[in-house]
Amino acid sequence: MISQTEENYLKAIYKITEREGKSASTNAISTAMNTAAASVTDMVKRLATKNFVNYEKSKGVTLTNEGGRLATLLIRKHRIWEVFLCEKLGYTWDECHELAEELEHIQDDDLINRLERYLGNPKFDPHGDPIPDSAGNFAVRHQVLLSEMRAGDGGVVVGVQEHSTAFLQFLDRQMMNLGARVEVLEVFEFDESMKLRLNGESDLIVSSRVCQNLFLKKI
Amino acid sequence: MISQTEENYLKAIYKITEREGKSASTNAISTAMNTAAASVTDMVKRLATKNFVNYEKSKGVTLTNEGGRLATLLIRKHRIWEVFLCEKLGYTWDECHELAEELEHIQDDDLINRLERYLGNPKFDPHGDPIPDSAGNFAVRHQVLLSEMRAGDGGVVVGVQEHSTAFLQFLDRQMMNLGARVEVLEVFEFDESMKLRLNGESDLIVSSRVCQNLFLKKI
DNA sequence: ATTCAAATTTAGGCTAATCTAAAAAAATTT
DNA sequence: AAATTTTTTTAGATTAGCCTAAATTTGAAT
Repeated sequence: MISQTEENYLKAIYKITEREGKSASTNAISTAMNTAAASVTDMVKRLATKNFVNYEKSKGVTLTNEGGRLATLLIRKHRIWEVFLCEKLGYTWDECHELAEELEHIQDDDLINRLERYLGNPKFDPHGDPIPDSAGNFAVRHQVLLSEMRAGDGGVVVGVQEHSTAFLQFLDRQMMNLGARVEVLEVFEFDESMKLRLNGESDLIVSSRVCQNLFLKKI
Repeated sequence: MISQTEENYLKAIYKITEREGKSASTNAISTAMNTAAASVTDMVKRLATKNFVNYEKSKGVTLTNEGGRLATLLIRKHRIWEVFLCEKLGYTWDECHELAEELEHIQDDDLINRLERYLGNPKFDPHGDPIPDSAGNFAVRHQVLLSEMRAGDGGVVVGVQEHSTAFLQFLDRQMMNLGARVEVLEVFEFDESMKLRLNGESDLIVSSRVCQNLFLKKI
């Protein structure tokens, strides 16, 4: 049996090792989990005896196969619950995250598979992040930066790279919300700004700063 | 903040006091929770300092208004989740109980209200038990036990008194689900068994044990 | 290479929730 | 009313998960 706390550590370690491309340090984990470094050392030892992580004193931590499997399952649960909360219960993308953090710990082998089927086997969560299948395989991410697109390409807004309030408010004002349909009409080479058509209705020009921080799902 | 364990104690105390019509004894709680009596004494003291229960040494426990409110909210959550699991995910009425025991502890006031609305504001769970509204009021169910009916009477199955898996599975097998139409053809005095007609189709004989645990709405 | 700072671990303690064994209180039987 | 049984509480431990403070290890800078 694995506790909710242990699960959260595995998830944190997974994210850190993915992001950094190397083993997770005690400090990095303690920052991510918002706990004292000493507590992390304790927990990491416990996880090692359970064979969820590889641990050598002062050498950082990596997930074992089993630890990785569990972390991926958690991500799977999290993202499927997010789809449910957004699509069926009308939560917004920022609201659903916190709730999914709780729901992902529900222990039942079949529940998440049934929920997935009920939702029509979605491949991506409301932020455009891929949902791993029950074997732990991630779908290919159909997410590109707007700046990587060419004139004539089209896509749907699925997320942002920069999370600043200013940027999000700007997007709101331009009606470039999640789900907005974008067509690239023209790319201006001299400053890398773009002319876009939004939802087949209105045209606007956005700066390269915008293009480099907006994720689209190509269509 | 209230822990999952504390919530489970409150629910157990609620059920015991409802059933017995008096304060819950340490022993009764320890049986219901499957924990040592000494652990119950500890927990009950803790719940008393939080003003969730009224407790006097060796005098049993009752819920305070706040404790009762929390227990009722848990029952509300439990039953709404059961409706979701049965209706949307296809769990049977004996399977959904255990999972709902976990889901009822998800902490978010709005979630359960949204889920309720999503499910079309059901008034009863899959076992026919009433779902309290957000103010804690239970719907009244116009029901009689099958054993109280006479030959010639008819009714619709609306609930069970006994919630054991064995009984629920038995009912499933006999096709006596919620909503099944029942006509009493004959009452056998010698062992209080009954001959019934189900949905105007098939006849069967059920024991007094069944008759004393099945709720019908008379028609 | 030595020193200093940062990261990590150890040591010792705390709380929630559990246990067993023993003591005390309450209820029941004789 | 006294004795016995049952129930409840106390006492003392245990485990998970956390903390702070101190010691140690690692690594970077001089």
